[in-house]
Amino acid sequence: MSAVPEQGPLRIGEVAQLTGTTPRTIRYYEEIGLLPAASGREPGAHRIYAEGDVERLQDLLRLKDLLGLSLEELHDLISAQDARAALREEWHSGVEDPVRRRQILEEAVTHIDNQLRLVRRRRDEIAQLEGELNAKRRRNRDRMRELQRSGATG
Amino acid sequence: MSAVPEQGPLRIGEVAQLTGTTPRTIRYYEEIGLLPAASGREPGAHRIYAEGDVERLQDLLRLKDLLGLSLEELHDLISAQDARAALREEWHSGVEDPVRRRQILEEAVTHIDNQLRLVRRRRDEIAQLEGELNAKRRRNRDRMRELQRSGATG
DNA sequence: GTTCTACTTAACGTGAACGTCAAGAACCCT
DNA sequence: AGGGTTCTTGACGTTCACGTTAAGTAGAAC
Repeated sequence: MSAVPEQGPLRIGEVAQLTGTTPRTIRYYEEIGLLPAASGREPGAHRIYAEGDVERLQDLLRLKDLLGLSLEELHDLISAQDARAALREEWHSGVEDPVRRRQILEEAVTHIDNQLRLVRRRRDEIAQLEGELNAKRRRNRDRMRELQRSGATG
Repeated sequence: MSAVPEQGPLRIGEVAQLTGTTPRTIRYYEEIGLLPAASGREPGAHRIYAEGDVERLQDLLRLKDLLGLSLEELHDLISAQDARAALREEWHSGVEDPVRRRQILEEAVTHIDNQLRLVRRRRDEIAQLEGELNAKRRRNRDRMRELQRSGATG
């Protein structure tokens, strides 16, 4: 089904490589509550991750980078990271109540919409900047052509 | 001609307000060579700025923010800030040699193209992210509709 | 010419986001 | 079961991008 090789359980170093970060960063994110702290882990035991964790971390890093968010802002944005994880859990464990399922989906959509708002704003800001740079470029090229023209006569 | 009120010579505090930064930041940028250090200034004398300086600073801040550049990267990007200032100077002081003028313009265009490359890349990354978020959103909405449908029969 | 405010330099301080040891324990392999 | 690699926690260090404070000066306003 999936094109990426499912590697099953991963350790922190592999996750770091896959996401282009470092173990320290991952631990730090967990420390500040940006990443969940697998609840059943014995103290001193290795952290273990699944493919899904990698994707979520990649999403986080991308949001942080592309939106220029601080870790705190990022935390606010994806807030209820734990709550959301719980929701996903609840969803996948197959709650039967369709009303509840609908609630979960609505939460998720709201959440996505929050991100979309920020992304669209950024998109517009970038577009604005691009437009101005293109204008500058055109002005200069016009001047160059002007030079060419007046120079050709002399 | 211009819609903005030409205020003539500005002091650091005003420039800071106009650009939404602080005097400290402006001095810091000057310190690290990101902003030019008006050469004829007596030690201890106030820094003075023109409207053009404000715009250039705004451009810098925008590039930094929207592209997520460090001050060093920003420095590299607009490198030869001094050189460029000199070019502008030379241009406005009315050098006659059209070949020289053309050189100056070509430099400027190259420079703008460098910025455009980065901006476009960013634009694409943002677009990619936006696309994925929209896809996620659609998936969830589909699931909600699915719920609706199956729920309406029970 | 004083007065008041915004500026000057210099220096030290700060928060964010990790980096970098060190000592030891967990895991994988054979 | 032993050995090598990778991890664990804890603590301290570092870099970036300024903030803050202090002591004094410049410049605008009266």
